[in-house]
Amino acid sequence: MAALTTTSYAILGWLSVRPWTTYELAQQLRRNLRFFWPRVESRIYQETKHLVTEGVAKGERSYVGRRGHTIYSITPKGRRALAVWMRQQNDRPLLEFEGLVKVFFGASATPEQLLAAIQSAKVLADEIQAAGVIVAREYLEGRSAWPDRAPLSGLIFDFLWNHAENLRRWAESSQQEVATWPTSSADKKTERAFQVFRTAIEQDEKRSRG
Amino acid sequence: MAALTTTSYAILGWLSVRPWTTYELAQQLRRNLRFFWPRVESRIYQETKHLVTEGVAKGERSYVGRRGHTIYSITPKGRRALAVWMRQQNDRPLLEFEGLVKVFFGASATPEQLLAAIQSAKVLADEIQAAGVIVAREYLEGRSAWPDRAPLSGLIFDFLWNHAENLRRWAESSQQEVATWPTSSADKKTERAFQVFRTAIEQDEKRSRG
DNA sequence: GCACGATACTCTATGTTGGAGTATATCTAG
DNA sequence: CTAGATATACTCCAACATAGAGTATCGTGC
Repeated sequence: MAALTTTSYAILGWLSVRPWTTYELAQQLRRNLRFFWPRVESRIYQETKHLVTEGVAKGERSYVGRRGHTIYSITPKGRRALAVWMRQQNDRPLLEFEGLVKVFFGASATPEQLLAAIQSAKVLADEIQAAGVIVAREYLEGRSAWPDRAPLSGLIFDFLWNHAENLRRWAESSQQEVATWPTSSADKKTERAFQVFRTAIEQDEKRSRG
Repeated sequence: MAALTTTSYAILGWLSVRPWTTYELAQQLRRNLRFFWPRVESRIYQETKHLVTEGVAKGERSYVGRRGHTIYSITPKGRRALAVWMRQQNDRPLLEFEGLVKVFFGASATPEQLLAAIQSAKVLADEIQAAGVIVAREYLEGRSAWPDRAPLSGLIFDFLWNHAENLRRWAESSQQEVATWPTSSADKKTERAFQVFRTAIEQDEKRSRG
């Protein structure tokens, strides 16, 4: 019997609110968690079944015409499992950033290719913020489906929005720098990097003193 | 024949510099890419073999006493593959953040549990910046193994350092907020969230106007 | 000479992706 | 009214990936 994963609890969390079909569950996970817990649809279909074998959810089969669907709901054991999870150690946030890998091996790339690699950060930033603006307006204009969730949503929003801001800021400033490289000198390029290093160390020292 | 993945190219990138043993490769990947392309050691051992079957690397077996080791080097086909990769589309950065999932379902958690979930961001921020300070000093004091890499390292450093700054800023401000919740009101908590939403929308509007 | 850390791997269960494949139900435009 | 598009509701598979355990040998410091 495999233990439950964060993906299991992400589904269980939704089931703790009300019963859902897997399709709806996949939709909610996609809409709400995609930027910090992305999982493909087929994984959700697998995992709902797993939740049932673990006894933390139960599925009820019904039909609309000849097409069946399963509505899942949480069991008392599921609620207890969710509470136990909340008490457990948290994994550190995990980042995978192919564009940065290309920058790392940028000696084998052209400046144009570096520009494109960096661009992938901006694309994500735009996506996050486009979604964010919609959510923010829904809350502010009282059109949100769960207005009570505003305080929690605010925390998540704060993280994601500023994550996006960092992605964008970095992308723009890095693209600007790389654009100068074809006509720049090694010294100039190195000096820019040293500037970055110095700023960071100053920040760090200020923090350890303060 | 499975296509090469970013992990393949991450290894190939190292091999484009000089030949390495898998142990050294795993070490370099860990030291240099762990914050934006983390892969377990056993994966590297698997993948070096795969690179050989794909013809992009070759392995030379030798012995120190009775213990063997394999030194991998890149082939001409490997260099071409690396160049092709550089031209290809980039995946968007990917984030997995269990702590945020717990915050999302925070209705089922205690404030202390939320505090702990948020803390996981700070732990990573400290890790990134502790590693960053060492690297920055190495470059600034001329003790770096590859001083020529400074311009590229500067770009990567800039992203990671500020990613860490955002993690820390968010963690501290969110923990401060959550700490008030046991004695706060729903209105106050919602107002804080609305403040976050409004700031974001203003930022967004300023950007689209400017 | 021995303990311990570094080097050099292998193995396995399970999680996960991404894409293809297969239906049926419902909505929308003509 | 009907055809085509879109939404709903799944299944299947190869390959990537993790985490942790397991197994050796080599080199260094005491």
